[in-house]
Amino acid sequence: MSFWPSVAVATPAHGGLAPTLSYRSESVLAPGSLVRVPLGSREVLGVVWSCPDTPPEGLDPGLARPVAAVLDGLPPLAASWRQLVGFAARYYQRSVGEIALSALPPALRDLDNTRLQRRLRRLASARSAAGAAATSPAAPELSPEQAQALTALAGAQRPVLLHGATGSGKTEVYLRATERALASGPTAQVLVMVPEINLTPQLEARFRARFDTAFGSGALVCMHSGMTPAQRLQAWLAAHCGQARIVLGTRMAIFASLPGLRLIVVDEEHDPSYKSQDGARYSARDLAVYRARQESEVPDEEAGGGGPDTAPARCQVLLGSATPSLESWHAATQGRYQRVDMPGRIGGGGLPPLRLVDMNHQPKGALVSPPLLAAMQARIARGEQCLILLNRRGYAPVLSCGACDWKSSCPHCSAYRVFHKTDRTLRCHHCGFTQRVPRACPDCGNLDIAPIGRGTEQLEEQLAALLADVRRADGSPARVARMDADTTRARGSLEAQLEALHSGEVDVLVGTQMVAKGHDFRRITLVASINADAALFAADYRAPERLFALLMQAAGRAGRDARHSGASEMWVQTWHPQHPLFAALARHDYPGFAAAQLAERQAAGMPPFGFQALLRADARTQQAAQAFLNGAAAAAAGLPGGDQVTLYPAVPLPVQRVANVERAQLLVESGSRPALQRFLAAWQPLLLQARALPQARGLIRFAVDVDPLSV
DNA sequence: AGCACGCCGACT
DNA sequence: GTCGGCGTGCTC
Repeated sequence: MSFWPSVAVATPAHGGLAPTLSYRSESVLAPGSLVRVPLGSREVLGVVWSCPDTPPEGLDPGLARPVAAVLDGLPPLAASWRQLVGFAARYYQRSVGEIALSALPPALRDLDNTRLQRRLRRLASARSAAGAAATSPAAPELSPEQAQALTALAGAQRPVLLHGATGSGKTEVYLRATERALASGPTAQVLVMVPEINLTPQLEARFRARFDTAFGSGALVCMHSGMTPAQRLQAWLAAHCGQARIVLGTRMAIFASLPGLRLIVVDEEHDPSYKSQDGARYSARDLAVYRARQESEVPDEEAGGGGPDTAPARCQVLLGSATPSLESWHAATQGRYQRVDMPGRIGGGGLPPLRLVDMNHQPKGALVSPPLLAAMQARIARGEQCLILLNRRGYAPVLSCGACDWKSSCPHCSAYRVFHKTDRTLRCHHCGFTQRVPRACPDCGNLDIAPIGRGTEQLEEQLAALLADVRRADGSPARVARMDADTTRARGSLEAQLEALHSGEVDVLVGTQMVAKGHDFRRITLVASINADAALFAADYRAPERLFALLMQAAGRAGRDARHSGASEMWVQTWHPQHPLFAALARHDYPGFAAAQLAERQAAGMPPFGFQALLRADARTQQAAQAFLNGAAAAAAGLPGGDQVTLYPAVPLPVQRVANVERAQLLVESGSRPALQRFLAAWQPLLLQARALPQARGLIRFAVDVDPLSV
């Protein structure tokens, strides 16, 4: 008897290929089994999606090639995992194979069966060794707010949105929620997600301190792109086989195989990093909500069927943030999510007051205004630290000739190359093209070429000069350091810089937004944002939301140490001090800010009141990109859902050309998510036809971005 | 996406 | 005379 397994393999979304490919097998294969199958001239890894005993319709049975091998010893991927992958594929307009295979560790592809068996045996023996059930180290006493949050979570049937001020002790809530979820059964698992790799080490340390004694160090694994292939394989196997009880990772971890999943924590849930910007453009936060609901719906065989309707969800999801995304906030106001507030800070300190500097009344050309400088000097003299934010790397965003109109344009992109003084280079932040700074203007030979605008390097330099005469409490000169993507690129340098800060070697830290995120700077009592105004009037309608989140988060860096918190300050230099965003910020009033933003969004039919998708095209010429998009738009007439969908004209991206590739996009909007989904599904095959148009010759690739973060 | 096949310029 | 450029097309 023959079977005809349909197998998901890593074929692209827009290849025009069937969603899964049918093969032949002499024995039945459980759905979720991992197999190796021939594909063209190579052999690839695949996931069995179904295994009918009749050949599929529309395929000549003689064409189906036999399955080459089954990876035995591995339990099949669970139905709930396949359902998650299937949903993500449908929702984000990709193939199941692409999602499924990108969720598996690449090392699994080229692992022969003997090595796999050896790894599985090692894993099994580690499990039995960790069975000793020691007591956990004493946890700190909960604040009333934390206790209340945990009580709410304990009975929650819906996603819980934990709106907690920076320093309110959200991490302790995550730890207790994890502890409780793990206690619910010997196979229970917890997924904890953070937006950035940088933030995993400190959270990992907190979780290890709490759980390693009781569960063994193998019970916690990390998943992020910074790990070696072997580490990723090991972590994936440990999670898949149930050995790992806690998985801590970045957005990719949302697709981890977790057969005992009982809790998903999404820390800093508003962070844009949860939205993937390449390949399948999924939102790990949104998928976390889907996954938790879906895990709760799967009938629980062990428990003998579903419990009463009032029982808490079997798998819960906890979204935490001091400044939730407007999507999540809106869901909470509608009652789809349950909101829990933790406004107070542990230790009772308040959030630092806001000092707005009206730059209209400051000396012209001053990067750091006199009152801010004076405040910094006073802090340094008292032995306290300052954090100064400027969201622009390098010395100056552009170099310009004083005699002709030469500017440091990138030859490959429609953007300027940034002047980096440290290594005397012009660097394109889009394509990476780097050259040494020319001694004279390349066009006219004039020696007077000057930087325009300011970046972190220049701020660091100027502050060092401005603070040269300032003495610290011990009489030594003040020290300024810089922390951005350039100074933390080398392995271990982030840790070294954080250590220098903690030990008090540094008085003033200059940095981009990366320093505002998550790091625990105990001795910083003054945080300042030098130039935040760009975001106030940006074309991107989400810019105010991001600015508010950044400034709130930055303010939270100040005075986490209760000894200093009373005297901490947040400074913002602006040309528009009357802007309502700052009024809300001064009150630390996220709810007020969110309400105002949501009212604007509702009036304009923007998310979360309307739903969007982008069709994006990369091509050799802008004309080809737009011809493809316009062809796709023309083909969309009369599609299902189309009467509820608006297509906008194709436009070039704000940075039109990157690495000699022209980019354009087309916005699709609808008041109905299901209508948008129906439309996109029906549109997909027509996109392949638009690609074949003669005017679209030169098209390199295209992609659909559902729920885009910037339009 | 890979990886083939296929048709035109600078080398042993 | 070949090696190799990447344009086009196929993969159960």
